[in-house]
Amino acid sequence: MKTSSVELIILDLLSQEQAHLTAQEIYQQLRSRLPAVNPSTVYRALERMAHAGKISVSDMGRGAMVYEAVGGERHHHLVCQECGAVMTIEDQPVNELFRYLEKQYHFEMITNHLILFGRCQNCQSPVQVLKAETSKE
Amino acid sequence: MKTSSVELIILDLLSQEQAHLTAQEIYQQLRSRLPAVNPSTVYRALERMAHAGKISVSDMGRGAMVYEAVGGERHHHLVCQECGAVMTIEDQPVNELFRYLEKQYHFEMITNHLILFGRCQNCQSPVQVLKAETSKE
DNA sequence: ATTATAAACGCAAATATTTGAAAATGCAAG
DNA sequence: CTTGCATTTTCAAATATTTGCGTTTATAAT
Ligand SMILES: [Zn+2]
Ligand SMILES: [Zn+2]
Ligand SMILES: [Zn+2]
Ligand SMILES: [Zn+2]
Repeated sequence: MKTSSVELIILDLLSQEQAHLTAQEIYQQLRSRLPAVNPSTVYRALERMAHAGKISVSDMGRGAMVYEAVGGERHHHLVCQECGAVMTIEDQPVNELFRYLEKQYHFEMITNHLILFGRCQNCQSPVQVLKAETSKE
Repeated sequence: MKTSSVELIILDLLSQEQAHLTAQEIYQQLRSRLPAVNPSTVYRALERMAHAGKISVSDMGRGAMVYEAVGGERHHHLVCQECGAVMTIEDQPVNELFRYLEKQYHFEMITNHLILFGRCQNCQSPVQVLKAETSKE
C-alpha cells in the first residue's frame, strides 16, 4: 500500500476531537495546508479510506455525509431533527442488537457508527414530555 | 396544504412494491408522465415529503439517498457491502432497542427505516463462515 | 365569480460531486 | 541507480444537486 499524503492530512484533520466533517469541510481545511489540491483527489481519497475501514461515513442530517476517523471508543448518536442537537450514546445496547442480527441472519456487521433521528426532550411538545414523565413512575 | 400533482405521482411511483428509488430514478420516471417537469421541483418535493413524514430517506449504499413510501409494514434492511444484496428484517428487535433508547435518553425516535451494512454469508471468507458455524453448536 | 394569500413550479445560475483519461509519484525488483 | 508497475493526483468535462427569484396555481374568503 502506498501512503498518500492527502490521506495522512485527512486523518489528521479527523483526529481533532469529535470531528464529524463533510467532504466540503475537509476539502476547505485541506486547502490551507495543500493549497493546490484538487477536489476530486479529496473525494477519491475519502472513498478509498471509507472502503478500507479507516473512516466511517454517516448521514447526520447536515445535508451531506460526514466522515469520522475510526479508532476511538465505538459510539453512536441520537440526532434531533428539530434543533440539530447531537447526543452520543455508548455502544453496548446497539452492540447487543448487532450481535443478535448477526446470528439470526448469518450477517457480518460492518456498520460501526449508527445515527438515529428523532426529537430531543427540549423539542418534544409539553404534553408528550408530561406523558413520558408520568409513565416512568 | 396544497395537493401537489408532482407529490401524488411520486407517491404513486413509490407505491410500486419494494420501491427504494433515488432522486434521479424518480426524476426520470416522472418525466415519462410529466415530460416538462423541472429537476428542482422534484428535489424540493422530495424534501417536503420527507419532512412531512410521507416518505423515508435512506442511504442504502447506492451512491445516493433512496426514498421509500412510509405506510406499509415497518421494516429495516441489512445491505451487503460486497455484492449489494439487500435483506429485509422485521421490526421487532430493532424496535426493542429504540424503545430502550427512548426511555434512557428522553428521546422520541423518528427513524423508521434502519439500514445496516455488512457482509452477507456468501461474501464472508470461508474461514469466517466456518467459525460462525462451529460456534453455533 | 373575484381576489388575496400561501404553496408549488420553472428557470437560470451557482455549487457540489463524479467520471475518464493522462501525468506524476512511490515502491520495489533487477 | 534504473526500470516497471500500481497507486495517486490532476485536469477537464459530465452530472447531480441546490439556491434565488419571478411566475403560476390551488384554496379559501369575499
Ligand atoms: Zn461519532
Ligand atoms: Zn431538539
Ligand atoms: Zn425498505
Ligand atoms: Zn454479499
